[in-house]
Amino acid sequence: MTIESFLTDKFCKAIEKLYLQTIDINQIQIQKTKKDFTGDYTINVFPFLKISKKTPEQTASEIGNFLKNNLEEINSFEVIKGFLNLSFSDSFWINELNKTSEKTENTLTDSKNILIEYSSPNTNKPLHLGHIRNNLIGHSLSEILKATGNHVTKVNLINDRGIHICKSMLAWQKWGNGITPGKANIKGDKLVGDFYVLFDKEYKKQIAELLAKGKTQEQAENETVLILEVREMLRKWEAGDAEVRKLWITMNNWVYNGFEKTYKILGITFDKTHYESQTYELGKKEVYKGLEKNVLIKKDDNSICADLTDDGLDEKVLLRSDGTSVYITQDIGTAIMRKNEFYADKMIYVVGNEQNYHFQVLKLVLKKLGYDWHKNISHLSYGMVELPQGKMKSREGTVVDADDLIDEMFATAKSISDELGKLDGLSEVEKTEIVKMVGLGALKYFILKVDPKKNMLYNPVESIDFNGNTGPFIQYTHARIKSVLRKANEISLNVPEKVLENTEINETEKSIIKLIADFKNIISEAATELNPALIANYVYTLAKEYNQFYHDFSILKEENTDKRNFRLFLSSVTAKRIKDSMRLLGIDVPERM
RNA sequence: GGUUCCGUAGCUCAGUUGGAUAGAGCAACAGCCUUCUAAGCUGUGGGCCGCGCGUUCGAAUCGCGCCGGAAUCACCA
Repeated sequence: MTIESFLTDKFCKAIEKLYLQTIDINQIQIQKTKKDFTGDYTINVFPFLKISKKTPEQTASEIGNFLKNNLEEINSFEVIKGFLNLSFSDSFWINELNKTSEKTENTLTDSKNILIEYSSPNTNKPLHLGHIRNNLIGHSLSEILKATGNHVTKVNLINDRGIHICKSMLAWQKWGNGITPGKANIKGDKLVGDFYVLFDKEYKKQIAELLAKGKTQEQAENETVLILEVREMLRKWEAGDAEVRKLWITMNNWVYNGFEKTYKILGITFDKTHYESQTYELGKKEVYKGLEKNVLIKKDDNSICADLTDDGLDEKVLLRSDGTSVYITQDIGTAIMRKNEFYADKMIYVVGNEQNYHFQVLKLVLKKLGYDWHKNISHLSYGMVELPQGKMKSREGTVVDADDLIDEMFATAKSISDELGKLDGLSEVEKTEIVKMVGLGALKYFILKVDPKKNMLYNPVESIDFNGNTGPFIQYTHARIKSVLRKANEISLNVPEKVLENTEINETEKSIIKLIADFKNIISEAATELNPALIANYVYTLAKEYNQFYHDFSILKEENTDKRNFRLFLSSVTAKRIKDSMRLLGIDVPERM
């Protein structure tokens, strides 16, 4: 039971006793008391004045007195206007801290079968900062949902077919001279991406030529040699042409090898990988079935559409007039395949907010096709990462490349470490490990601390900070605590498993305990809201509070044994909380830094 | 133009089931290392919470209308 529900219950009973009336527990607003006031929890008595028929102050005082007299946990209270500020006893809080040693600490409640899709790259270009955000959110959410007891399956859906991939392939055929990632000594995704850009460059040239000959923009775009060739290539691909398929497999594998390296360094993993090329045919079948059931319509030009006008949307094409599939066709197939394969209670798609409309349509189409479970699909629509000059555009070269950014983080972490001399005396292997941990910590925290739903800004000139509200700050706090605990061990001071309830504690220590006791609430909130930023904000607050404590009070030199034991225990639990929180964000914490 | 989302300190972000005096970090300035890691701690300045009207005892938070920005409205993915 949480402290809040405990208080709600007692408050209800107090009202019943005092005013002989029952109330709806939803009327009770409990919140943590603000820092400027004395108290731990605050209850607003305004809603109950009609029942008490007294002033706010009188009502709050009466209830406060009742609670204080009837609950040993409550020590004192203060009334300011309609606010009843309740203070719990120190021993209550120490007891809360002691509970962290108990096994029941990790009791989990949810047990849904959740499938989460994230990453979902195209195989025609390397990963950039936007993909990093996607991957980090997906990974973190998976961890958070697991932490609340769910069974989670992490799935990557690779967009491995379509005209955009043919563009890279065609460019390679024409101008590649048989180059491979090995010969060029670059990552495969980079090489393929270069050819994609090259195609676009040459394509634009040809458009310009046609425009000069007096064609309209639309004509020019559709009549260049390149676009005709690439469409022919796509047609061959769909027809299973051996040569095209072979090149397709080769180039896609180059890309996968490149992605693999980036995923590995970021610590991103999947339980299952799906490929669009393997699901679009199932999607097609479903569309035909829908046509037979008369829930879809066939237009005069033979294209098949869903009429969504009743839901306030337009008609949506599901199969082209030539019978080939569009993007949403495979998503229909994929969803159905997943539902059948994983018996998912819930399917979460971590996909950018630019696809909000797509998911609205997808759900409605599945509904039309008779799949009741369409309501178990949720689109975690995350915001774009923008640059000071606006959106990243791969064709204009304004993308922040994932690998480059990661390397930059490592370099910065290294130069700061060298400058501070913090890692002197460690082996090169250890140094490298810590530098990578800190560099990644900075990057991951920078991204995850922002509400996923919101667009965020990355300024390459300012880059990512290592001081203040940052990953390294939190990692540093962990390393600091570990350092104290090592020193304690050296002088044979053991961290106790529990501490005495009557130990005298100060306000800073109490604040830390309150944060520690709040951990579970935060995790379940993050799980329901699908929001890792809540964990990030939590762990930052905890680290900040601990640093103040660390600065203001001595641990090892405290002469009172009970206090010293308490502080050692508090430090140890804080380190554990920091580590656990950061793990939920996919961030490792070092023992020293 | 329709739909959806966003607008909080110079900058990046918290805070929203309506509650007390709106918080952090960065940047600026001023302090704190003979004492457990200064990637730290303390302090100063900085705000018509986009604008207006409404609902309410009470609005950054809810409603309506403006203004500004983004995404989307493809037989692209």
